[in-house]
Amino acid sequence: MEQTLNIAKALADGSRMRVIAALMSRDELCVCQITEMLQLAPATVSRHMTILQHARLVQSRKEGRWVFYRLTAAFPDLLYQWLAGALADSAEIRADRGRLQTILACDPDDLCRRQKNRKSCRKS
Amino acid sequence: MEQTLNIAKALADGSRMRVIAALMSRDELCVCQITEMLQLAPATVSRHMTILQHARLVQSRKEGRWVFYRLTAAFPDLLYQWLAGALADSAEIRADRGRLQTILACDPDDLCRRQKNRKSCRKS
DNA sequence: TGCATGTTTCGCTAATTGACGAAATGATGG
DNA sequence: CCATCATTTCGTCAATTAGCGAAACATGCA
Repeated sequence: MEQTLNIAKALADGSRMRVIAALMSRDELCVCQITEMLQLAPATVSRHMTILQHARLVQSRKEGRWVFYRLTAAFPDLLYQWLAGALADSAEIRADRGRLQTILACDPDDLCRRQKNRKSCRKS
Repeated sequence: MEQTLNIAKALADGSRMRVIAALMSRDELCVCQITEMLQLAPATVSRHMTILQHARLVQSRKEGRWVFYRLTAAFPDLLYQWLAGALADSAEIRADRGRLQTILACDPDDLCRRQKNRKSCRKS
């Protein structure tokens, strides 16, 4: 039960569920992009990603200074399908998807600079 | 997302996950039987069942002094299947199933008296 | 009606968890 | 090396939550 419970706990938070939903439509996201999407402190996002990773729902890949996260191949298929259906008509998730499109249009370099200037990147 | 999150939160607790697993093998259980299985105070069990009910995972039926709980018809099918598979080889869940067999062999009347005598019912 | 009994609600305490800032880590590029 | 920058770890605080006992509620029975 331990592992199943870890998965349920990992999903039992709005921010983490939004991340999972985002990774279901965009197969890879950088920490700074997730941070921008959630509008949380980087430290908080890092903590959330660690919890998701410990539940084996996501895995990380390092590229230079950036860390990219994606869903694991071990992501339970039936769970994935349930989430896909249950979150399909969620306004929040749809809004995130829209915002992600804008976020992904920015240079990662520019995007990450947002934390200093405290402003979002502008479209394209 | 709200409702999906409620479900995840409802499952994000060991006791509540054990109840769901139990209701997947025995389609109806009385509060006193669940209390016996979990070895928790009746007040605590009641609270857990309210949370599961609010997530629309279980529903209650009153019969005399007893309240029976069962999974709802609206229980998401894919979620059910994932849980069934994921919990199939859980030692704790199997142990609960074994203990339930003993519990269900008792008269509900006798069973509920356990709280006063502080002893379990003996087999058949 | 009055009592016994199963369940729920209430009030409280202890443990868990999400959030942040500051400092540590690790990699890039002068 | 040294400075910079993205990310993580650590320490702390506030909010949430599981647990219990006591009291309230509801049902069945004498």
